[in-house]
Amino acid sequence: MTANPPPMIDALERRGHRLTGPRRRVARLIGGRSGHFTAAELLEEARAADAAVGRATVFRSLELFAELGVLERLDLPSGEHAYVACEPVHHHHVVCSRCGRTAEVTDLGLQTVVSEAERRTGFEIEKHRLEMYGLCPECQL
Amino acid sequence: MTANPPPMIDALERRGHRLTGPRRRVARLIGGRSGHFTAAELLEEARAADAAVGRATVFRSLELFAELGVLERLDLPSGEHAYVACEPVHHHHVVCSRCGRTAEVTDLGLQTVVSEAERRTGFEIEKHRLEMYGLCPECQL
DNA sequence: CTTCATGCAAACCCTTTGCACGTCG
DNA sequence: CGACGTGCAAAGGGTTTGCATGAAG
Repeated sequence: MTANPPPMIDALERRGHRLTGPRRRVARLIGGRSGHFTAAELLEEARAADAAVGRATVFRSLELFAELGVLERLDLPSGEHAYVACEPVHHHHVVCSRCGRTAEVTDLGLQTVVSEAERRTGFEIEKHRLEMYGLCPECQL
Repeated sequence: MTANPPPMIDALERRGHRLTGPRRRVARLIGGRSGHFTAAELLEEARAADAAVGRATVFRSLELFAELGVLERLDLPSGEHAYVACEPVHHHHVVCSRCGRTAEVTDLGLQTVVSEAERRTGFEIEKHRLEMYGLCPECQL
């Protein structure tokens, strides 16, 4: 296959953003995660890993990555905000309510559902967001 | 038809919560709304309507109503938290991105979509949440 | 009367901002 | 070198809490 530049780093380059040390560190930390995480967790982890990054920079990087489509902000049922790394295409998340692991799914046939909602309500639907919560394969054991 | 006790008040009684003045006022204010609203808006409106309720009580009431299933907390795409009054059954919301009006829809055939997601990811999905955003009939004009 | 709810203010997040300094390209 | 990014600390907004008072059942 082709060489594999880390997706976040790659996204920064492609869109003309500077490849700075702090951004690399944030990207690396995110890459090391399997599930969702909060800004606070990331900050804490950075501190612990001797990869300290200023609070403001963490928030700014998360925002930037989200804009670039390589990170998504989730709203957990608890009301907390969390982030997950993801592919920059339309998709939905399945989130494990026990361990936080996530999976992405696309093309589930949701278009039918959305059209049906339009028909019934008269709204012209522009965007939607589907989040599913449950137990991942491991946590079912 | 049958007499129509305001749904929030009714929900309080049925579950053994006290029917207090402040709760009635919050319920009345919510009832007077057509779309979603934030806690801050409600507080402001209460103040303006001489139906003042303490900040803490507003938050506590919103939380309680949400628990009772007659109110739902939404996460707008902007990241803001908002609430909408709703029926205590499983459903989804369609939110107007211009005026904030909302509509509820049920049984859109989402079960198929969820099953498909389970099949593909191996997760055991327990809950899901679908929110749709677009223009309501009036705002399309 | 007893238990539950209220109100206030302070405490607590979490997130954003202003600004001087550092650094990528 | 010049624009862009960083870090700090302070500001800001939203939400929660402790506690004494007040009302509901």
